[in-house]
Amino acid sequence: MASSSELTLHLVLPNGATRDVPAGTLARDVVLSIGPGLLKAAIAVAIDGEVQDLMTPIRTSGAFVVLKASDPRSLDVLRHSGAHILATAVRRLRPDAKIGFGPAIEDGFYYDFEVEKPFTPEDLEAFEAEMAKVVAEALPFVRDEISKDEGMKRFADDPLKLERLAELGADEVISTYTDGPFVDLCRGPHVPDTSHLKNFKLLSTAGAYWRGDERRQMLQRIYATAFWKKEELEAHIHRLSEARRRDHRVVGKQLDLFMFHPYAPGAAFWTERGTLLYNALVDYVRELQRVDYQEIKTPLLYNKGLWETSGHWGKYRENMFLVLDNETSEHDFSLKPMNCPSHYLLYSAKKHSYRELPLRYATFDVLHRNEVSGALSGLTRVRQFAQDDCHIFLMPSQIRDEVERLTKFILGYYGAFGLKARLKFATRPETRIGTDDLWDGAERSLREALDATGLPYEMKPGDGAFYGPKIDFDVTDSIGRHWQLGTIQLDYNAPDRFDLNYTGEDNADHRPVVIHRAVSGSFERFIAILIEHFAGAFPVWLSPEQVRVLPIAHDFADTARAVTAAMRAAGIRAHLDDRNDTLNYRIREAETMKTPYMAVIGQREAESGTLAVRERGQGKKQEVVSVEAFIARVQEEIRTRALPPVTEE
RNA sequence: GCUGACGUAGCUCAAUUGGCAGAGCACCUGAUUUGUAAUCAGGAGGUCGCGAGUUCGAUUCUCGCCGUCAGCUCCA
Repeated sequence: MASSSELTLHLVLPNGATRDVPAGTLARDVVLSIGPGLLKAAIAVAIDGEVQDLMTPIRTSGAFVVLKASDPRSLDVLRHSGAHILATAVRRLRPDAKIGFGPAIEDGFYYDFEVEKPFTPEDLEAFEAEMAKVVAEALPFVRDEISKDEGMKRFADDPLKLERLAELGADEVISTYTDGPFVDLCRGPHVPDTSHLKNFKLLSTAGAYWRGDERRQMLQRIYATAFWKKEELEAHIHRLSEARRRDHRVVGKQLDLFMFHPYAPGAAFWTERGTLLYNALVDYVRELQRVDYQEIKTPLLYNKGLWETSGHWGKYRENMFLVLDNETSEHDFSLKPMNCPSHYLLYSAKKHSYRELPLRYATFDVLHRNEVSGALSGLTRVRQFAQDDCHIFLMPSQIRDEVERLTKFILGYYGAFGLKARLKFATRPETRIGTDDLWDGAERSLREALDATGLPYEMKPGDGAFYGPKIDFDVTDSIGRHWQLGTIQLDYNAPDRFDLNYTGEDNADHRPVVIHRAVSGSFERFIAILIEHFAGAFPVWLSPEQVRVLPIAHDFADTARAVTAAMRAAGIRAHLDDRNDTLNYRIREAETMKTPYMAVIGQREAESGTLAVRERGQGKKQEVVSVEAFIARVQEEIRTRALPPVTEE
C-alpha cells in the first residue's frame, strides 16, 4: 500500500519505458497512454505481480504489465467476472436470491445463493440462457469505492454481504462492482465488460454451508467454468467426460472387479477378478518388504482400554465402530481404525535390543473407520480397507538413514506404475506435544534425509501431525489429478504413551522413536487410482486375466485347451474361450475386458505349434509366434512388471 | 451428518396424466464352425430399493427409512 505522501507513482513497463502518474490514476488511462490498440486487448494489469483491473485506481509504484487474454492470470479475472454474470442472471430470474460469495476456483468459478427453493436442472438452463443475454448486452463493470456506512445501506437486503462487510477493517478500501442492475460487494478484479464471457458452461448445483461451516445455513452453490477460447472450453468438457469414462466405479463394473451392497455400505466385495488384482498388489509389496520387514498380524477387535491408552477413545471415537456392552460397559470393544496401537502391544510383549533396530513391523490387516455416509465414494472413500502399513521402531540417530531409504522405497513403488509423486514436508503445528528441542531434532533429521535424496519438495509449515513432522507424497495420475497417498510420520508421542523401550549398549532402557509409514494409502483407494490411471488397461502383471485363448472353430478347441493348460502351468493367468460364438464376437469381448493378449488358434497355428497373438488396443495387427516363445515373453513381462506402452487416447 | 438429485430385469435405459411393466446387451436352448471389435432364431428373467399412508386400485401421489451420486474453507 502506498503511503499517502507518495503523490506521484513510478511505473516501469516491460520494455523499460516508464510512466510517472499521479496516485489514483486509473489503470486504463495508463494503458491508453501506451496505445489505444492495447487498451482494446487489455483485460487487466499486473503491478509488481499483483493483478488488478483497468477500473481500479493505481496506488503503488512498480513494474507495470498489461495482461491480455493470452496471459494465464487473466483467466481468473474472466472467471470471477463470470461469477458476477451468473449472479446477475440469477437475480433477474430469482430476485429473492440472497447473494453469498462467488470466487474463481481452480477449474472455473461458483456462486453461492441463499434461496427458499433449491435450484433445479431446469433453473440452471434458464440461468445459462439468461447469462448469454447479459453477455450480449456487453454491460461494463463499474467500480465504486464506498464507505462502510454506504455499504451497509447498499447491501441492507443482503445479510450475507453485510456479515462480510462488517468484518472489513476501517483502513481497507471497500469497493463494489456493478454490471447493469447487479451490484456486488467485491474487491475485483474484473474484465472491462460482460461481453468477454463468450465461452462458459454451468456444470452443477449443490448445497454448500455458508462459509464452509456446518453450523451455518446451507446455501445453494452453482458451479460453472469459463475459458477464453471455445476450443479450450470444449477440451475441458472433454476432460470431464474422459474422467467420467475412466471412473473406477464404472470401469470396475465393466471389468467385473468389485461391487458394493447396501448391507455393507462403504465396504467393497471383491470379485474373483478383482481379488486377483488386489492380491497381485499385495504380493508386490510383500516381495519388496521380504528382506527388511517383519510382517505381522494382530487382532481386529479390541477392548476400549487400548483406545483409552492410545487416545483414540477420546479423540477418534466418532470414527470407530463400537461393539458396546450395555450392562457394564466393561466389555466395550472397537474395531481397529489404525494399526499402530496393536503394533505397540506386540512390540512391548518382549524386550528389544538396540541391535534389532530399526525394527519394521509391516501389516496388511483390515481397518474400519466409520466415515459419515455422505463422505463415502466408490473405492476412494470407504469404511473398510487395508493399508500397506508399517511401524518402524528406531533410535533417533537412525532417523536420517531410515527416512531416506523409505522415501526411495515409496518413490520406487509409484514408479512401477508410471506414477510421479511430489513431496511435501510438513513441520510442527501450533498445537503439538513435545519440547522444541525434540521438534528441532526431528525436523532436522527429516530435512537432512529429504535433502539427501536430491528430490525437490514443498514446505508445508504447520501442517505436521501433533506428535511429529511428516513427509506426504502427492501423486499425479495420467489425467493430471492429484492424490495424497504415502506418508512418513515421525512420532515421539506414542512411545511415551505405550512406554516403549529398547535396551541400549549401556544396558539401560531407552525410548525408541516410531515412524508411521504407508505407501499406497489404502489398497482400495490405490486400486481406484490405478483403474483410472490405466483406464482399466492394466499392465500384464496386474491384469486379472492375462491371456485369452481363442480357437477359431471347434476343431482346434483341443489344441487351444492344451495351450491354455501350458500357460497356466507356466504361471500365466490364461483362459480358454471356446464358446459357440464367432471369432469376431469373442475378440470383441476380450477387448472390452481389456485383456492384454489374445492368442488365436486356427488350422495354421494348430499345425505349426504357434499362436496368432493379438495385443490389446493394437487392432488387427497380429504376430505369429511359437507357443514357447509367447509363454516366455509373457512370463518375462510379469517378472519385470513391465508397464504397457503409453497410448494417446 | 447436512442440501439436492436419483433408485424399474445381471448391465444400460424406456414407459405408465394412478388401471395387466418394455427394449438393447448379458444369460439359457437350438441352428451356424466361424481368421481378428457384435451370426441367426427361440426362451427364460421384475415384490418397479424397503416400509407405512391416501385410493376401488400405487411402480406412479404423500411420509419415513435404506442406498447411490454431486457438493459442503479454495475467502467481499
